[in-house]
Amino acid sequence: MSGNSRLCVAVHVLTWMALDQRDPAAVATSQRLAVSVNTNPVVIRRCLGQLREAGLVQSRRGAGAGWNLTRAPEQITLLDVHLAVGDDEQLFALHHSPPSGSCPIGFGIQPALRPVFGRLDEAVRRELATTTIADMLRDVLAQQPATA
Amino acid sequence: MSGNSRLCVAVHVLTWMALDQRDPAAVATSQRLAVSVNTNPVVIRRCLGQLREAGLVQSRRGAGAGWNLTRAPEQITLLDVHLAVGDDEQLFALHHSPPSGSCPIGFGIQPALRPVFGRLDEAVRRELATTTIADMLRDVLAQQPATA
DNA sequence: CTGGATGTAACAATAATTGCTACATCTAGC
DNA sequence: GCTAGATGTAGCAATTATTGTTACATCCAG
Repeated sequence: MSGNSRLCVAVHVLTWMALDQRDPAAVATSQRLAVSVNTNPVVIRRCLGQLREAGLVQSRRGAGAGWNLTRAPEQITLLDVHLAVGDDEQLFALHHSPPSGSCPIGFGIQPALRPVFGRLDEAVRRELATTTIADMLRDVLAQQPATA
Repeated sequence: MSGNSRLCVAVHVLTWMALDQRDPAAVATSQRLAVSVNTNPVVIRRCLGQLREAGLVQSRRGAGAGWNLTRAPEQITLLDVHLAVGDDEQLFALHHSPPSGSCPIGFGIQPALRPVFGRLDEAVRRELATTTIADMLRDVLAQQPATA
């Protein structure tokens, strides 16, 4: 394992829902999503819970319930997803235990590094904002093998 | 703990060495560096070992030994450091277990996601390349309290 | 030859992520 | 109302990465 796969799973789920909702009779459940993602339904519900808190999806409870996108796929960027799944911690961590304040470098390194790391985070956010779930759905469908 | 702090520690160490080597008589040892970073000398040696493999520093063994930069601080970018410390794995991970190949989304999501994640990595690398150890040293020294 | 440094293996502690079970809760439809 | 079927969520185990630490082999200036 290396980093986390929350963004990957969330994008998978949203793209799946974007395709699924083209059929008005279709119902997106955590069970069906779990089969596509190849994981446990609870993992999907955890993920969808975060997306719901961010306002990207809605859930209905009770029998025959399921999930819906609250916006058009064109209006959901990967930055929205990224922020929703709480990957918003800094990309690179500072020191675990604070460096020596009595050394010039130890004293100034964190304040000097912070804006650099901030620019890195911003670069990632800028890039994430350029892709939407609609883009993802188009690219995913373009991967399909010829049905001949 | 969240991500790793290897880049932070490596930049700290290199910036320290850049300042230290202004005094020709100074010797950079893992012990002295560990005090500034506030960690164990072995952690520093591990870090310096990666920087040496990347050709950024040299080590001398034996008594009175220590470490040297192999280039001017102006010629070491944070991208060099990033690559040296092996943080080069993808920023965001793909699925742990491969998604369902019999679902259109499961089939195409990884190929569609890969170039997106590649662009993210590239955005980070581009940003990292804009800062050098010399920049860091200047900014660190600018943080010092007035010596009045 | 010896002191002092690097080089490195091995291990413990901590934390994050993921997958899983179990169960409470809700509601459409009978 | 009841019930089937779904969400909501607590809690735990397994895996992994990171960091810190001890211990010891190795090297070399003096």
